[in-house]
Amino acid sequence: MRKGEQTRQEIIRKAAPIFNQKGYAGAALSDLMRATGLKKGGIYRHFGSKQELAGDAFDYAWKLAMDTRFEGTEQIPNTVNRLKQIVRNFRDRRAGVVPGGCPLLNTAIDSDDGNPKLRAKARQARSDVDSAKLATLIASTLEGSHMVSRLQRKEEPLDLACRHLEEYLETEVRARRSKARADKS
Amino acid sequence: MRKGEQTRQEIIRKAAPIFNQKGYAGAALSDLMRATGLKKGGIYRHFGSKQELAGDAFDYAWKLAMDTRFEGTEQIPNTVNRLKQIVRNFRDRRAGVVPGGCPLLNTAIDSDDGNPKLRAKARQARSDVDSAKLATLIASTLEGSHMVSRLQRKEEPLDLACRHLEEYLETEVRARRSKARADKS
DNA sequence: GCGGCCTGGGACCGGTTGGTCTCATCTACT
DNA sequence: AGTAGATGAGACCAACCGGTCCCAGGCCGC
Repeated sequence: MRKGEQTRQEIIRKAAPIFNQKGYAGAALSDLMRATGLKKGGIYRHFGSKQELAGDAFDYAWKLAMDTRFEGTEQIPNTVNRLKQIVRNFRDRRAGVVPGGCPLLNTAIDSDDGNPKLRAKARQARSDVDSAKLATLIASTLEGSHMVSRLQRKEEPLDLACRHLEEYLETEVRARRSKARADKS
Repeated sequence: MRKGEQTRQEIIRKAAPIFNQKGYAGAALSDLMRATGLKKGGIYRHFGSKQELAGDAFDYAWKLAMDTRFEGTEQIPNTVNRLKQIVRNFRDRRAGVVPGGCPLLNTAIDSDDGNPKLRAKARQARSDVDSAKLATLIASTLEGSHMVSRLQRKEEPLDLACRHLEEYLETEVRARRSKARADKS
C-alpha cells in the first residue's frame, strides 16, 4: 500500500506539466509513459482512466499555483496591501510552479467545449478563490495579460497590468474604503 | 479552378468553429469531414495538411472577430470614445462570430507549447492590433475576463471588466490626455 | 523467511488517427 | 459538343490512440 501511493503521487507530479502544456487531447498516453518512465499497465494500475489522471494532475498543479500566489501574504493585515502582494507574486514567482502557464487558464480553455469533468474542476477552483467582484476583476486582468505575455514572450503586458492593478488598488479601492468607513461613522 | 476555390473557402468556414472549440489536437479529421460533408480525399485535395487548414481557419476566425470588434468604430473621431465602443462591441456583439470563444485566446493557449506555425499566427495577430500599451492592457483585461465569463457561463466578470475599463478610460485616460494637451499649450 | 498480495511490464485489443493514391465523374474552356 | 483538367469519393496505409488483461517478480506483514 505504501509504495503504490508513492508511485501514484510521482505519476501525478510528472504528468501535470504534460497536461498543462499540451492540453488533455494533446497529452497522449505515450507522452505520460515517457515522462513517468512507466508503461501503460503501470499507470493504469493507479488511475481508472486518462480523465481521472488529468483531474488529479490539475488539482496538483492548481494547488501549487495557488500556494505560490498566496505565499507570504496571509500575515499581511491590510487587505489592499495583501492584494497588491498577491499581484506581485503572480508576476514574480514563476519558478517552482508547474510549467505551461496558469493551470486554471489552460484547463478552462481546454475543457471549455466538452470534457465536463475537467470543466467542473476548473469552475470549482475559480469559485473557491472568488470572494468578491474585485477579486474577479484582478484575476481576469492577470489571466489575460499573463496569456498575452506568454504569447509574446515578453514581460511587458503582464507588467503593465500589474502596475495598472496596483495603481487601481491604491487610488480607487483604498480611497473607496476610506470613504465608506467615513460614511459609516 | 472556380469551383475548387469555392469549396476551399467552404471548408475553412465549416472547419473554423471545430478548431476554435476543440483545439488543434482535439479536432479530428473525422470531425472536419462531418462538418464539411466531404470525405478525407476531398479535404486533402485543397490543403496539404491538417496544420495548413488549421492555419487558414484561424485567419478566417480572427478576421471575423476583429471585424466584429471594430464594427462601426472607424468613424468615431474621439479616441477614447472609439476605444469605449470597441470595448462595448467586445461584450455585446457575440452573434455572427465563430463559436468557441476568442480565436486568439484559444489558439494562443492551444499552440503555446508546440505547434509553432499556429503560434506564429497568433502572435502576429496580436502584434498587428497592439499599437499602444493602452491597447495591450485593454486587450489583456478583456481576454481574461472573457475567459472567466465563459468558464462560469455568466456575463458578470466580463461585464465588470467592461465597466471598469470604461471608468478607467473616462477618468484616467481622458483626464491624462486633457492634462497633456494643457501642459503642451 | 515464508507466503500472499501488491506492483508494474508487456502483449494485445479494436478503433481512430493523419495522410496517400487511384480513379470515376464533373466542370469549364474552346 | 468535345475534351482535358479539376474535383472529390473511397479504399488503403502504418502508426498510434486509450484501455484491458495476465503474469512474473518485488514488497511487506506475519
